[in-house]
Amino acid sequence: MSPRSSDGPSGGSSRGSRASGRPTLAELARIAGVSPITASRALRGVASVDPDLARRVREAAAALNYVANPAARTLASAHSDAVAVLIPSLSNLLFIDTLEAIHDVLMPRGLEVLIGNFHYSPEEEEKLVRNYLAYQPRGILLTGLEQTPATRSLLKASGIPVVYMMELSREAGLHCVGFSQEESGAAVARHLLARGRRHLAYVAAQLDPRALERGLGFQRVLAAEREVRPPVWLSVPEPSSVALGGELFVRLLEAYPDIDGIFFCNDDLAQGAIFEATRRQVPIPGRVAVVGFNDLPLSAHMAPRLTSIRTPRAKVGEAAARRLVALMEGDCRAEPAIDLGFELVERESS
Amino acid sequence: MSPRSSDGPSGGSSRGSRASGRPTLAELARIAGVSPITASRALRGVASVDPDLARRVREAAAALNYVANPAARTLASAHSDAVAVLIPSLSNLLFIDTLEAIHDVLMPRGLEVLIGNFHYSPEEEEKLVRNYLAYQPRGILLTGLEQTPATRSLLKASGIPVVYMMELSREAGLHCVGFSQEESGAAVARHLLARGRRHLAYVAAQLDPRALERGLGFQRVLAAEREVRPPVWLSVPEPSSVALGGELFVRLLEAYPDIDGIFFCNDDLAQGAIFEATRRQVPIPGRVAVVGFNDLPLSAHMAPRLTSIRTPRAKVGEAAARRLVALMEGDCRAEPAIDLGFELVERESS
DNA sequence: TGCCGCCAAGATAGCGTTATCTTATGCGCT
DNA sequence: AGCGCATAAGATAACGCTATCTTGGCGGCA
Repeated sequence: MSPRSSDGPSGGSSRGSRASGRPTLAELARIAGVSPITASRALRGVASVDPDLARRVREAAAALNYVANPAARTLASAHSDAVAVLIPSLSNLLFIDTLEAIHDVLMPRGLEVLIGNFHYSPEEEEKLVRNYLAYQPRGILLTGLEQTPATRSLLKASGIPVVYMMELSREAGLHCVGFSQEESGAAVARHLLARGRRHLAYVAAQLDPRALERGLGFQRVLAAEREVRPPVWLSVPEPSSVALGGELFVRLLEAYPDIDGIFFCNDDLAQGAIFEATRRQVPIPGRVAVVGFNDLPLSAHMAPRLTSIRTPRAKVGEAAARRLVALMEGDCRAEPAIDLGFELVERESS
Repeated sequence: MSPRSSDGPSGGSSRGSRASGRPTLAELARIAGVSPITASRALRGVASVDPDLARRVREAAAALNYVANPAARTLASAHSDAVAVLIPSLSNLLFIDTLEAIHDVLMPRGLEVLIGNFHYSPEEEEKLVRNYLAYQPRGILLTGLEQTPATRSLLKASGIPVVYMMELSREAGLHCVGFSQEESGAAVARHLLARGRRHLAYVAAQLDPRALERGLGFQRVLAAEREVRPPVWLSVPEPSSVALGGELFVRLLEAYPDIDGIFFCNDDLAQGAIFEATRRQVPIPGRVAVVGFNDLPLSAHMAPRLTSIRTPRAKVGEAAARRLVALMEGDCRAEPAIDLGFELVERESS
């Protein structure tokens, strides 16, 4: 017998008197009149349990408001019901839309969503991956393809399904859901050229890998045109904001008075530029055309309405989560890369 | 001995061959040359461990990239390192700011943040609380004061610290961080009266408890004025959006042509109204004054700039998280209610 | 010099589940 | 009618950590 603890009147074990007060599987099983393992099987719906017993277990569970202890479950089964999602920023509306879609897919399936913010730093991402791996998640969703080698090998070693969001990889077997950032930049360039613009600029704040890709796509198309000079490239390290967009707009036009078309790396900057232009009575698109990226809700309502690239950010979250679920269930026949495309929404600002 | 498993060459136990590949505390302890329990104590910094042993343990942990298994830790200690945060909506920018501030306080302390979205439904909130309680969190952050009785008693029975955000309760001992929604509505009313407006309206979408409070505060102040009639109250069930704000603005002015001041329950609606007014050449504030709520980043940049109530949403998150940490550490001498106030930012739209 | 108390380190036994093995039960087949 | 096999339920032993109890060693005091 245990060296301590004669079974007291309360039947308590030696260990802190079950402070939680929640029923255990053993109690549930006793009430349902079955063994704990049968109760466990019944609740999980695994293996074949007599339908009558299963019903009794479910009824007892409902009566007791029984909820399994996830820690015990994870420890015993060597995997949790969590999915880790790493995003580079919480303050960027863009990722919130994605996050919400992910939630909507995963939570109804009883999966917990662990959110990590790596602030655009691959090193921080690595640290987060290391930590989340300790939770033995069922799957991981990552944003972008800029992982450190250590992150990649950690993930590979873990054997846990991973889906990459927002970019498309040419690497074989990498499950990714997104669209071509490079192509979207190219599309903007073609649009501005078609509108007769010849002196173009790319403006970005806190250049992340995807914004860079877009800028490169923009550049590529312009480089192919004989009578068009390469775009002015203005990029600052501060975080993006509406106010900053206005500032950069002014700074750019002062430095390069002949600019007649600007591609901002996101809508926040572009909106700020339009507000500032309105204030200074710079005609848009008369004097200069403005194009944003993301198509935030407000962009369609401004004056002038903002031309932008509509990104499928909610769809990315949904498709990535669905793919992850499929992988978790061992169902991975589908094409690894899912290209959700983008749409250039032409409005008054260009 | 165990009925199965002669200790094989790999030293493996019978159970699935340690698929995770991560080192256990026992391995770490062996390498550091101490007992597992000493390693555990050294890493947690509890009890007194010889500094030399502690150093050896830490070095071994670093060398192995050891990360403790949270499930085992939770199971053994009867509490996790998680904090549950329940918010009514993920798509509302407002709560994102709060959430980010919470993250910034809790994650550096090694606390995991579990996010639950209860979609403004107390029943769903109850379900989430029940589920999250199973995780044995160290603390819980709730939004608003509209819990079901069952939720309240679950929380009380759990003994886990709870902090309520966004509203102030007069209930004794309830830790809450926020500001007076009712007062903020009253402040808007006083502002519009001071500007000479006499025919006022309150416009809301998807009226949540806090928006209702604001409307009531608005009403209260107007009711106290002899020569002012009660405000027109326009409230629709659809979710709030910029486009809806424009629609409601038009609908309101058509039905009540003498309205000269509108308090929108949030900035999204107010922004939509201003855009629509600009489009229809309705002078603002000449024809009608517009006031929003939340002071979203864009409101300061529009034309006309939007008068709004600046809410301390990030500060609420930060203060609530800090208070929760204090409670978790048994330090609860402070005043339970923290009023962070609000600020009426007067701009061109009123 | 001997006894006691105190403190650091270790031994032990779970925490509440589930994986695995074992046992009982029944059924088809020869 | 007997045998083996499939199936369902239970017994057992972990999962990896920490709470608790136990032990050993040391210093202080009489």
